[in-house]
Amino acid sequence: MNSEFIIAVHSLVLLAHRPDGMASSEEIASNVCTNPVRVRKVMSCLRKNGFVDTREGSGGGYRLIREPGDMTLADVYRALAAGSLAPSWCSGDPNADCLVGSNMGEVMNAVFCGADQQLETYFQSITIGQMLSRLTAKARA
Amino acid sequence: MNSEFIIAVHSLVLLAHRPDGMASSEEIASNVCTNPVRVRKVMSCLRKNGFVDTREGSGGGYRLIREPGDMTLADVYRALAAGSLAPSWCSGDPNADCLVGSNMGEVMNAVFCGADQQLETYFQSITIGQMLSRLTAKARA
DNA sequence: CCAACTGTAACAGATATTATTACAGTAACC
DNA sequence: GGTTACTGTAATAATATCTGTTACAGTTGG
Repeated sequence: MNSEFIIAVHSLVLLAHRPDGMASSEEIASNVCTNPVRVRKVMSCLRKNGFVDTREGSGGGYRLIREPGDMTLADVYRALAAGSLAPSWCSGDPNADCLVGSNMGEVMNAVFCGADQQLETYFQSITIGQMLSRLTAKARA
Repeated sequence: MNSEFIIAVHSLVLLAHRPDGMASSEEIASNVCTNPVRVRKVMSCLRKNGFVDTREGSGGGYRLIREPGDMTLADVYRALAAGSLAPSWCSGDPNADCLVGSNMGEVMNAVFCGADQQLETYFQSITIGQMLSRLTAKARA
């Protein structure tokens, strides 16, 4: 799994937690524990996918433009981590003179596609708003 | 995802395809397209988990000792890739003075645990025998 | 104009993955 | 008993991926 997914989710939850729904890349980076450049790269992708709005220039930053309760982790997953389940490595060789070796790559691929969908279904059941609720629940405990 | 999982599944399917259920690490490696040492490492783990039997010495190799129809990908996943979903990287800092930053690591972890279980459930529905069937189906097509 | 931002690219450093080499141990077979 | 063909495992090297850093152009508010 891509760790950009984690950064994206964390950032969105942080924005949802802010009263005005805004934060700069530096603020986010400090909260996430990474560097601003990485955050900007991820946020840039979130902007292209309609999660946030960007304001460049002084006093700028990112602003959440979707309802926390309407954004699911599946939306985020699709935006920047879909298909990341299968390893880059692939077994077998299509030109092999063996039933198993020659077709395993394709069959394994189908298995991972299914797994990816399964994951997406699971992520669909968790919203950014719920993540925030879980955090506050932890904090109260 | 761990690519050893792929090697393990491929190897088990290959063994299941052999009339006598046997193959050496070199034969398997050549079919999988990797090196024998890597195969031996994976098979060593499969042996410890009761999937195969090992015969050292001349004419030796690995032999399947479970029914292909009874082994699911979930069994293999548990044996050598469980928990591999979450990235090594973890966001936030437990000591942060922020509701979000301080608890995100734990909450995210819970999310990935759930995802892992979801995956396992999916893999439970696919047996090594079915994988072999899919391969023969592809070959006939 | 200046200060505080985002957007990117290019590079460096760290970590993880895969392959290779080496060698001890074991079993069949002559 | 020696030779051959295997497994088991450690150590190392090569490669790829991931993460952090630096640099700088573009944008906007004051």
